[in-house]
Amino acid sequence: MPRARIKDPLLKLPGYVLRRASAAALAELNQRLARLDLRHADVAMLMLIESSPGITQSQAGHVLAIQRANMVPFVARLEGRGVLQRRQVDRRSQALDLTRRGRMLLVRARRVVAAHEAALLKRVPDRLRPMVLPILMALWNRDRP
Amino acid sequence: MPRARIKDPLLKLPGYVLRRASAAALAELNQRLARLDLRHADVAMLMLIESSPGITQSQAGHVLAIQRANMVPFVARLEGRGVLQRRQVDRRSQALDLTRRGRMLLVRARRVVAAHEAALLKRVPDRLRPMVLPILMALWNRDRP
DNA sequence: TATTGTTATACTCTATAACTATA
DNA sequence: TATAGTTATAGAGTATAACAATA
Repeated sequence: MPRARIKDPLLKLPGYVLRRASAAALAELNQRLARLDLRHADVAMLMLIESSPGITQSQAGHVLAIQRANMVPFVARLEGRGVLQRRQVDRRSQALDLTRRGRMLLVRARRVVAAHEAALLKRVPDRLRPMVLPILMALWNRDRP
Repeated sequence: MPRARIKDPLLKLPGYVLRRASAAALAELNQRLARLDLRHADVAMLMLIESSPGITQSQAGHVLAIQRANMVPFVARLEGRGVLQRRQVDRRSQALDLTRRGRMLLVRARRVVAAHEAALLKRVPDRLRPMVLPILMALWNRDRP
């Protein structure tokens, strides 16, 4: 039982609340995904490959904001698990595709993600809900650095 | 120059966009703070101590969601830098206060944060701007786990 | 010359377990 | 018995530099 309530002066800062909201949501999603032995980044990768079969490793890294160097062990882990396979497109590029196992796993993962996203949105009052995605996209501002 | 545009299937997911927006904003803030040799968490700590002088180390960790074990080197670094000081409140609790140097640094840091927050909000269309904080607070949902 | 994948490495952040000394 | 601080350690995630092979 907390003794004295402490005022948090950071709650007025959208940037701070953005970070805390993101961290909380991410932790929650990872917990939900744990029973599939997946992390949020794994599912993002699977969804991207399903959407763009044959996408190259570097293209995928670019979309997901994962650097080339970090893609190597990441992709290797998923390949070693048998959920994706690499295919030589030319002699330096690797095309990525889901395996049957990957597609089956993605079906289950997508349900978990959908439940998570629904839970997130449900916290927002009905009136504000349509503004969630537009506001987050605007805050992201992924063009201008 | 990108060859073929790749559709990102994750852009419809608030949770994903939340994460990307947070990561981008955080990187930007840390860049802005670099000239003061500060990280975002440092400023959060300074602002919290200024708001609640004498807050204990464990209370601060609780508010900032930093675990006790991780508070130790964190606080030690700031203390070693002379921006905060620890004071024994009883024989197990440490009260934290800003030093003069800490207060002076915070004045400058606050300006950087304010510029950052303003830049964030400016990306959001006027009509949506008043909903930013309410929506982020709702998404955070810091009560229910 | 620029790009792709790769290796190696380092740094930050976060998480866990165990210990001590206090309240 | 629960709490505050500490130590040690491990794991993510991310960042940089350099290299080979190829477009």
